[in-house]
Amino acid sequence: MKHVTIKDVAKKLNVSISSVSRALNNKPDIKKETRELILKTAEDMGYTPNPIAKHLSERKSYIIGAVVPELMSEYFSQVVIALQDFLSSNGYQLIVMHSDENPELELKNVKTLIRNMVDGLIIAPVVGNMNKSFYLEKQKQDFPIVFMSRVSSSYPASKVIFNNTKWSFFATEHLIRQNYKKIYHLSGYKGMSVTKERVYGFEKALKKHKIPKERYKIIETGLNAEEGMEAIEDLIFNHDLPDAFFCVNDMVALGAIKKLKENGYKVPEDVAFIGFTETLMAELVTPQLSSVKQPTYKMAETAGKLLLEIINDNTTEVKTVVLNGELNIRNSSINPKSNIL
Amino acid sequence: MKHVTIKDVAKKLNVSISSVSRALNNKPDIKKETRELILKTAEDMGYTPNPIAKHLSERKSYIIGAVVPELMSEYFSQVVIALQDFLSSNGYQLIVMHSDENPELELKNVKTLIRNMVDGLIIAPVVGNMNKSFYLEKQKQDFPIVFMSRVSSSYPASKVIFNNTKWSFFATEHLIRQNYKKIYHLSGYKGMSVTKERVYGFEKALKKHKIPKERYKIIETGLNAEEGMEAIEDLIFNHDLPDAFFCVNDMVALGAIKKLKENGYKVPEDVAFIGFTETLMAELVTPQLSSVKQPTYKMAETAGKLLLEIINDNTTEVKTVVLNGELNIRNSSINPKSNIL
DNA sequence: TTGTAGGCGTTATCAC
DNA sequence: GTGATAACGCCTACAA
Repeated sequence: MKHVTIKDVAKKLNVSISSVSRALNNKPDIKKETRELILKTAEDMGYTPNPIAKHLSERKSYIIGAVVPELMSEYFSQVVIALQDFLSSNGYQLIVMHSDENPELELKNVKTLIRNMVDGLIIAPVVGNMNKSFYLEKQKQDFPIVFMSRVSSSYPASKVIFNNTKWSFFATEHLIRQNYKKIYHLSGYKGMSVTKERVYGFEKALKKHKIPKERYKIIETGLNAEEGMEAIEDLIFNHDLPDAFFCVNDMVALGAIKKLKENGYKVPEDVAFIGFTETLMAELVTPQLSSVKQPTYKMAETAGKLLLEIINDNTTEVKTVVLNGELNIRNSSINPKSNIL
Repeated sequence: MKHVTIKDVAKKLNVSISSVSRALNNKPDIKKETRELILKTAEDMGYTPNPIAKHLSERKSYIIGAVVPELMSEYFSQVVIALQDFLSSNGYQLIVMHSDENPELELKNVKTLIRNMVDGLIIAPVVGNMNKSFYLEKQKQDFPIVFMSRVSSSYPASKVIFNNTKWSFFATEHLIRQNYKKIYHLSGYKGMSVTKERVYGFEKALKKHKIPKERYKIIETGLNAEEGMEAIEDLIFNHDLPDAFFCVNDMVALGAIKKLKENGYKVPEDVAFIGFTETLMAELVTPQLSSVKQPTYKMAETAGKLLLEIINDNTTEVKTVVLNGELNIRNSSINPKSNIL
């Protein structure tokens, strides 16, 4: 029942505590035989180190704090779970808090985490990254922070982000190549860096293929299915439906598709769709939803690695990792009228 | 930068460390004025307690371990996130591991967690609860364990479970009342307690309404969409389709629906569906999927509460909490041919 | 009511 | 090579 400590091992062998500690930590200044004897008896006695004591002694909590905007979506919940996984297999623990897209709550959470002596922070900031100045201050004080996902490539801090522009370009170009003539983009919140980047990729593809202004539109939405539905309602009301949509995420796409179906439209015959940040749902709906898959595990693992590097190697070097995804074409964006095979 | 400690506060006020400790912990044996003075200066100096030192001194890690069978599904990822949330707002942390439905891995994880000195465990065991004897042993040693979700109501330990029988009964009865004549159940793995309970509720409803054996069937499946699809393939091949399915979960239902649609069947006109353990998807697919909603936050919160009670009050009383859900009827199980309004 | 001293389990800095 | 000993920050008898 009671945990055996190095003291117990020391007593049993009539050696000092320090020798046991040395043996256990593979320190050089100890005789081979004593080390092996100590290791063996420690093993036999069922000794396991007490992490808390270690942490106190090392003045490290081995706890990482993470703040994400929300935890309802498949994306962030998977990222967080992956982060847990990565950190715990590296001897760290994770405390997650979510800011509910609210900058004040985000700041409060970050402060709580710092108060709880986390060794570092991983942050996916809310729309607009409102707490920038606080973070810059902390970074200046050499507090380890890594940003994730919701931050632009120019942001002056270590970060891991997704190449939104590139993949939004590909997604849009795919629609163009499918011969869709009028393409609308349901964009998410204007203030979000990811929105800006995806809009940029969208426009870049249109420009490349010389699509005139009358043939595309960017419509600001939220990030949930309801907001996809609302956008469609408006467009139907205004008799302004395109023949293809590129959506900021799968939820918005699915909401939009649902509303169109309810109104008697067919997907992709009447209106085609491509989503983003692929969810499990993409393959289960009819028609299957084309989407851009983002690597959740990779995102978490990279952010974790960057942070642990900062913590352990005491680097101040700012590193930016840009992740790639994959474009998964499914039936929702295949033009039956197109000649392309 | 450097954290201020009780020592610093004590030095500043020329009082002893113990007085500061007493004041901070609202102990009785201290003069009001000194307490207030101490509290005020501590506040002013920006003192925050070092949890690690506290934990070491109290011989408690304030860490809870959780082992769940998987983390890919919406259900368990939400439960785990809710657990995190509940525990951290009660001063505890959570380490989650998943067993991938593998009993050996489950045991290994549990042992790892115990070695890391968690104060207690929350376990959703794999199919068949293969590590029962190990857990019973631990419980006998007064190690705090609470079970969750994957365990039968007779299991001799504190637990929080869902009333599968009851809600499977309701789901089935709903199909019967919709005048569906032939009803099949895609059941999940036979060995799972939840499967058994849901099968029991299914049969109970059939019995109550005197449905003869020829008009129902129980088909063992897995828990994923693929397995729902496979089941349907077999049934189509054997020309053995019922007019309604009750499925062990939404994923199986969605897979099955997809396969049926691909083969030209209409839902619910040709075949009706009701799922279980409702997911976000239920409202987004066409037709919307009827399902039984299970409370994820409540499940986590209750399990957390039970465990903290055991840890803090040193109760040995075995408590079982049975949670209820709600039956959400949507279009996938509304019989257009039925006369019921 | 307050202070002293020892302990929680480790690590690390000294001597020897 | 090895063993005392202090320190990490906090709690708690016990003594004053």
